[in-house]
Amino acid sequence: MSKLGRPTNCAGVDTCQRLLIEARRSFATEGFAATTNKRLAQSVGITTAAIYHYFPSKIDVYVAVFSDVQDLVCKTIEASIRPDAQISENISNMVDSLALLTVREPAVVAFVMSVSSEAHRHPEILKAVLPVSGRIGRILLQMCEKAIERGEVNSNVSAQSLEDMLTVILAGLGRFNMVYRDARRTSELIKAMKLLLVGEVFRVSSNA
Amino acid sequence: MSKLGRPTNCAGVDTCQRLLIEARRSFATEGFAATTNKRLAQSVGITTAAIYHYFPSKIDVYVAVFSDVQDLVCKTIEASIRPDAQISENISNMVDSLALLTVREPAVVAFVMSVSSEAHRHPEILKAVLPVSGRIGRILLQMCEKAIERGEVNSNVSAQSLEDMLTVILAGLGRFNMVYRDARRTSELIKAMKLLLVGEVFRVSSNA
Amino acid sequence: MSKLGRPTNCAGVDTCQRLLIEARRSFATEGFAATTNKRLAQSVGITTAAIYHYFPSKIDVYVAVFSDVQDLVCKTIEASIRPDAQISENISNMVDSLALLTVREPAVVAFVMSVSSEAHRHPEILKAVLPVSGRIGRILLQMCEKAIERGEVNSNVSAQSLEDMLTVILAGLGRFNMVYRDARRTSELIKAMKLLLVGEVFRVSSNA
Amino acid sequence: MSKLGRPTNCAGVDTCQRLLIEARRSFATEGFAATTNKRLAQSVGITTAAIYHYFPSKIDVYVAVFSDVQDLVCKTIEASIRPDAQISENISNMVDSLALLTVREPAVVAFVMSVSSEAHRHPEILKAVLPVSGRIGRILLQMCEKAIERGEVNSNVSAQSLEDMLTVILAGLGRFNMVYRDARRTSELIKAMKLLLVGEVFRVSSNA
DNA sequence: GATGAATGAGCTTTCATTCAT
DNA sequence: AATGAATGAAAGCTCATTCAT
Repeated sequence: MSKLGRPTNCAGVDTCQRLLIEARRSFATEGFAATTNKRLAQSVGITTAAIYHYFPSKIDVYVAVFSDVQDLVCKTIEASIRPDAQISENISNMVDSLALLTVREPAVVAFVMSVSSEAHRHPEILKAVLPVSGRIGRILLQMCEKAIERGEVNSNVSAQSLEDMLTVILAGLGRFNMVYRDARRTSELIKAMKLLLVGEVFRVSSNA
Repeated sequence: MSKLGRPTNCAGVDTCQRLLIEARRSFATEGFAATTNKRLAQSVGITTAAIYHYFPSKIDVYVAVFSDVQDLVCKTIEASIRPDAQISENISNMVDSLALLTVREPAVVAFVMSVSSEAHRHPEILKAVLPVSGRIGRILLQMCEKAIERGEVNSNVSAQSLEDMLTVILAGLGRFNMVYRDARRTSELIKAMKLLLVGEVFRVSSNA
Repeated sequence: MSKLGRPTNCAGVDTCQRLLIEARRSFATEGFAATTNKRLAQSVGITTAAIYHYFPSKIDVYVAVFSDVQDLVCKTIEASIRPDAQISENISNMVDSLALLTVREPAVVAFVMSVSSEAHRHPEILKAVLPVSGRIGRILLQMCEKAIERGEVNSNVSAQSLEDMLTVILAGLGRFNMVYRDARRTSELIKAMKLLLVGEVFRVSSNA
Repeated sequence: MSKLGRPTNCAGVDTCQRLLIEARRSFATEGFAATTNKRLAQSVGITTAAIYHYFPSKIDVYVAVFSDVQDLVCKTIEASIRPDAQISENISNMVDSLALLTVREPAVVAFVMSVSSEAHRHPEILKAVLPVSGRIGRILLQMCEKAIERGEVNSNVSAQSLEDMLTVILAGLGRFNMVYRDARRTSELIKAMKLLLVGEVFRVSSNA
């Protein structure tokens, strides 16, 4: 339906930027369907018709936001890991970075969390988002493969499973942060999760 | 003036049940907003007006579904844990039970996963659902407290954090199951998650 | 569409009566359109379907109420006037009687006041009510004609105009009672109206 | 996907005015409830959605009409009375002006007459209309008070009662004009009413 | 005598979108 | 670059009415 991403030559750059920021926030918190052009326009201080000056349709606004957000998250993740570091250390840093991002840019994380269900609900989103999605997964998978090569991981666990495990934990944490917005509780939780990763949470009784 | 009114053939009793089942499925997969009375009615084989014979509003249909689903999930969880068993064993069983439930009744799990965001999006849902929610959390918390009393848990981890950790893992798994509907991948993932719980995934090198 | 008036052989006489009373009240205060079968039935303690046991349609309920009410008002008016009394005395008594009726049976007067506009709004009501309406007018006209015969009235005023004048005053008073439900204010007003009838309100200055 | 949106030919500016005129007429003759957005829009030559471009809800259309109409009636009344004239003369002129208005703008008078019952039927109308209502009453009351100061009125009649009396007569006349749309009959009636005001209708026999 | 289940029509309102200016 | 006026479609909901039981 469109050239992906932000329109290249938008003169009112400022307006366009504000539109994207507001759309990100609204798509993330209200959802795609509940985000109406009217409210979006009002928040930015323009009319609904003006939106169509920048994007050919509501879907295209969504896709543009998606590109921005994916970029940001990928960069955050990439900046938090070192190829030559141990995976447990990398995971620990990733969790911290993403937790920080959740605090600084709640809309970004919330948006990412919502993409999969929105894509399922609105086929046009799926179609538009599919070709550019999966970047985050690829980063994680690469990291897992390296760790396995280096023998840092139980050999019964495949790279795929390991990546899935990370996905589960990161997604679970993301969801948690959005549902309970409680900094102290979150930081305690993260401490516990790190203990879990190094196997120091449960003391299995010897007679088990 | 003459063809209106009740049709000659109308099944009768279980319409309400079919309505609830169909609503559960649709609320879970399409979301509250995208579930229209019309499609709902068509799926059940009635008209939109007939819905209002059973429920005073769309929100009330949602709340009724919520009650049913919460009941089912709570019973499933409760049936999978034994008060006197070790927590690691209980968690393991819970994960299996919920994975099974996801396969047998995908709509139930999907619905539960979606409640929090729907509640955030639609204040009326929040208002209606709040007073009866939190049952699952209480069950988990109780289990965690018992485990701590028995000394099965690292003393640096509070009951609250432990419960949050379980929430994160279960929610993450639930989400995973919904996004990637792949039985083999899921079963491998669950195996890996169980290894994680007993601290046997990562081999932290001693020189770290 | 129907045999006018109350159905002759309604077994649940009690229910039917309560239905008519409640309908009178609701038609009068809420209006025909805003009076729904559902609320009507609820007020009487039956289901909407049961209404159709007594009356073939909503319009027929209205017509039945109309018959009852017209009867009551006509009897009240007739009881308040004496053929051989002076018209000014008769008017005075009529005003008092109707004021009393307004207090005792507000719904009756309110209903009468609303008939004309309802008839205009709903052609079916007009059609059903027209043939039996006009009774009140005929009573007033007769009274006016007698007064003129007896020379009690300024000869520049026709019987028709006199009747219209009475209609205006009675309707205006009825409306007033319904809008401002204030007994003291009403009784003062009626006193003033009686003074008006005998020409003792305004003192026209002689130099006019 | 392509024929939607604004049509090529659309008149533009005065749509709102035409909407208000048509709404006034329909609210007055059909009533608020019976005036549907659809018919209203059709009369004006637009779609129902376009109404919401000008007013946020049906109630707001009503309130806008009310403002307009109240203005017009107040101006008409004020233009027909002179502060220094005798009250009987002012009343006479008022009656004539309003009768003329009824002929020229039947919808205006009909609307005014209906406001009180509509307000009673629809609480939202009451809430919206209350703060700006009562202007007409204040004008009448002021006139009555002045007349009493000047000694033009029987001292047994309070200003309030006098105002109520005028209200009754004017409302009764307004109603009459709407029910029987008959110019000749109305003009005769008005003549008779004027005689009534100067006490020249009934000849009370001295031996009574 | 009365109910429960159901209907078709219609209501107010919202939405994404269009297009002349 | 942006607006105001307008649209077709569709949503949630209500209503008078029907009919088997």
